[in-house]
Amino acid sequence: MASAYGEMERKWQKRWSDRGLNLSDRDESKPKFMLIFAYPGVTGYLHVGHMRGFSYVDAIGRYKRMTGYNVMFPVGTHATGNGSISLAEKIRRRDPGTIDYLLRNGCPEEKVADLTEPMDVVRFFNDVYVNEYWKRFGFLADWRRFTCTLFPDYARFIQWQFRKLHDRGLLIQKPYFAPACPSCGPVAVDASETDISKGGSAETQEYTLLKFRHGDEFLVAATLRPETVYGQVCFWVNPDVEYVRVRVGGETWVVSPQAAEKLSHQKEGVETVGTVPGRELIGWMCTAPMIHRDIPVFPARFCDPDVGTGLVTSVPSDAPDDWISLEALKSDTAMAEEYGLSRELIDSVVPIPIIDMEGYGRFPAKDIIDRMGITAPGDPKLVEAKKQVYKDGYHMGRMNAVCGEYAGLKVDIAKDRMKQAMLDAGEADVFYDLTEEVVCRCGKRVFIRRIDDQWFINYADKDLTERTAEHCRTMGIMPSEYYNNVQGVLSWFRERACVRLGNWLGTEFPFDGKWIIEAISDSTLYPIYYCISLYANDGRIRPEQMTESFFDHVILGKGDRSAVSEETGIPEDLLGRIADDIRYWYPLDLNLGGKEHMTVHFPAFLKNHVAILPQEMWPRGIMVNWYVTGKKNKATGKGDKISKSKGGAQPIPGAADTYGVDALRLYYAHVASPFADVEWDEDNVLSYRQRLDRIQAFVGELDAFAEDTEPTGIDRWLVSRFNGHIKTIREAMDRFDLRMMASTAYFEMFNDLKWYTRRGGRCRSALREAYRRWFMAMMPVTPHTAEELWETEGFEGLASESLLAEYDPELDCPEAEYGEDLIRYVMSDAAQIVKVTGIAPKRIILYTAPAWKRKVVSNAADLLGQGKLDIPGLTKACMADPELRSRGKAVSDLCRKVAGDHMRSTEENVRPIAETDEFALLSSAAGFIGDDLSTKVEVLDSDSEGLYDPAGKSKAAVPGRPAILIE
RNA sequence: GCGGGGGUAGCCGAGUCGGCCAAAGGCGCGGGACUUAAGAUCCCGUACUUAGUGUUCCGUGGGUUCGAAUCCCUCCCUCCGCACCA
Repeated sequence: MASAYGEMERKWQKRWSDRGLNLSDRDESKPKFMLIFAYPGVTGYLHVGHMRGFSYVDAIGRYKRMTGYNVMFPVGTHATGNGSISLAEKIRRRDPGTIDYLLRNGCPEEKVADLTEPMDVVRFFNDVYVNEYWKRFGFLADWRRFTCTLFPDYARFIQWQFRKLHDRGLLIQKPYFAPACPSCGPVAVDASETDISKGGSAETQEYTLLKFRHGDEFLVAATLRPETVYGQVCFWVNPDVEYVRVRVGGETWVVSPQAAEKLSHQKEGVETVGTVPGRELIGWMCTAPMIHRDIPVFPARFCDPDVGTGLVTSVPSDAPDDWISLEALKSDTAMAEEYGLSRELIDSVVPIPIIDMEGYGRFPAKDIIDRMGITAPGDPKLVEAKKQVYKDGYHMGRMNAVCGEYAGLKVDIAKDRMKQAMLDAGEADVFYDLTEEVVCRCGKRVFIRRIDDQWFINYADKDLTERTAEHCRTMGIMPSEYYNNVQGVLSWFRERACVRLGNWLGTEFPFDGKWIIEAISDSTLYPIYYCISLYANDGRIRPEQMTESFFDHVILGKGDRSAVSEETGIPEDLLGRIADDIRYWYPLDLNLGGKEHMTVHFPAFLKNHVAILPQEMWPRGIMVNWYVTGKKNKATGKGDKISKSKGGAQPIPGAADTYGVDALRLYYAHVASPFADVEWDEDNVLSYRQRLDRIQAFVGELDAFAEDTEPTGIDRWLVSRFNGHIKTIREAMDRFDLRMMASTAYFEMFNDLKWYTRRGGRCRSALREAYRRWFMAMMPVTPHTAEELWETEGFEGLASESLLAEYDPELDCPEAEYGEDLIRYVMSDAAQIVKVTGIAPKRIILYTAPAWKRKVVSNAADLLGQGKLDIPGLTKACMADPELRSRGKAVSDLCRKVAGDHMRSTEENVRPIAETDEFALLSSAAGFIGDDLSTKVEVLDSDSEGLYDPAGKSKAAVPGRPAILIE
């Protein structure tokens, strides 16, 4: 059964490929549409969640194709970085987890042994992505244009891009502090832990180093709260730590050995010149920065030599650790004696309140300690206490009167100013550290290292930002929340380090070969390269021919063609052809990417286009898609990664075999708005599979009893409905609203056909018209199924190659649609009465409204046509009619009701209510309605002579709402 | 903290420039048809109430309005981003 889908799918994929439907070549006679999904990083196997966005792109491309566009849908992969290096490395040393992972995902065992070189890994996965994912899903992508960021020709393009950025003055150099491994160079510290083996959640923190003078040397403390210096009363040293003396810029600093090593990566000429036991420092007096008071050095074991400098300035008023440690020291006479500290000295140290904030007293640290019930140093709750009091102080606090010129300032402002003042005075320095231990893949500890000549792309450039922001207002950006938000993102986007050192795969930086262009910076302008990759891939141009003047010429239209041809050896007509291609295909009409791209890729993508290309080549559209997540974790309430145990992690080809790719594609398109995460749920996928199966089976059943009859009312209804659906679908797809489109094609249209058959419809020609529209409507999302149906029903050619029917106002038949609505309405009402009363009906009588009531509704429609329906107006109009006037109050009552009901309706909607011959309609449907309700139905005209009306129901009859008597 | 998104019936999810909204659609569930039976499929129903009605209702509490899921304010809860990670 599994392979049945696969066989059918491959059959159609071959047909499409044989017809070259996926190929995109310039055709000036057609409008073009170019779209991509942001190419995925080559990080290993993908899971079913990744196919969501990819499938959207194929569906949109297919829709565009069937509405007359020449579509280019190219694909590629992003392999820059060290992912494949570390994967190859793990395979080389036969890491069991990695091997198991490969085999589990269907990597042939004999292949595993070959994947020991990074580029082999990249090539392997490029092949997997293209063949096992994208082709398997039936994408009509132009495979000839495939490119990868590690291809030599791609590198030439990236180098050109950087030359242009340089020309525009957007490349700048300045010092930078980055996590780096001493032997592997810079590493990425993030949750994915691509580069590292430990510490993915670590953050880089900026500390202020405070220098406390003691004689001709300095005790150096690191703090995150430089604004609290006015509250310093003593200084903590861990008596058990052997500190070191280091020479830094002509000064001698005392810090922990770990800190000395970290400093050596961030400062020039850091040299260890001796050691000093912490115990020895205790009892010293040192001069605090900013306040220039002498404060004593006390022992405290909470000083971790691996955090900051291992030395801590003590601000008991605002630091819970400091408060509790000082309390402990004051009450511990044994400790004082051990370190030879006099009672007077200890007692002389008194906390100084420095920050006022709501919800706290003079000493916030004490308050939080009391509140949390902390009684001794070393309590694990101190971590939380510290966080809370820091946070509150930073956002709500104000410096009080003791803080000199900073008194009255808000803490967040005072912090920057005081830090700057101390830096200017040489009393402080800056220092970067990671919040937790980070270990490189190679096993070495990662430190923050200063890089002096780091290159940045200056995305903060004001002119660039403004022009980009302005352009974004003209773009189609979805969802609309992002359309608005992108403005903020663009101005928030700052200089970005664009090159890195170390063992990385990527393009060599054109201005200094020691640098490799990093992963984000080489994936911003690339869509335009798909216009060129075609010619690089088929060998017509070689990488070395892709010079600066080549790109300048074909992309920017610069230079003399014959001169460029001369220089590059590329024939003039080929240069012309490439230039024409670019002019034809660009700009990019749609770039679709996951939500992770909103703050990084998309702004960079936009700004690079604006910076380098002329305005007419700037992108036209962006669409963001959300994720398919694993089942919600009950404990955390969060969606976990799709995991193997839940089924979602099964390899993509496996899922395709099980459900068929069309079921998956339909699932992605319909299960939720693209702008919301969905939980992966196999039952959902299965229900879409069943729906497709049902649709196919249903078409077969219809064929069995279709007849060559003349079209009747119900046929007009079907044609009208499907014509309307085409309109809905076209409008939806013009907004890329796949969900609305799928809702219409797989639910509405299907339900209509079911209703059609229930009502006795069986006209072959009407069905054929409906089919043509229906199968085309299914083509973008479930192309294989659509083709299958298309062929079965004997339509010409391929559905994927055909044009979608136009919406034709001539085919609209509001009367027919209203008539069916009325029948359904009557059935539902009658059924409800039966249910409510609980009587088993022997007979149901429907009374249609008398002619005079129709006249009232007709008058209402007239008034709506004139755009002014209201109760007095309608009453007046009706009273002008002598026949109506003669009915007096009954008419005015009805006018009130009718006007009230339809005041906000339209003439087109109300007109059929007045004009439908309810008696004829319901009489013809009486048998059908009766069958449905398992009883006999009679229709009586309220106007008829000698009307049978024992319950007096007929007077309740109103146009659009026949009275019902159940006996 | 800053910035952004949300809280709708058993569940998922439409709807949000105020009114035909008791609130689409799907799933689930209940009933019926079909069937030897199960499954699938097809109909109908699925807040409470009721001869087709009425009542309550769209996180909480207020407000504006003839009228609010939709507008304003309070509060609670929740998710996402805050960077060199694509």
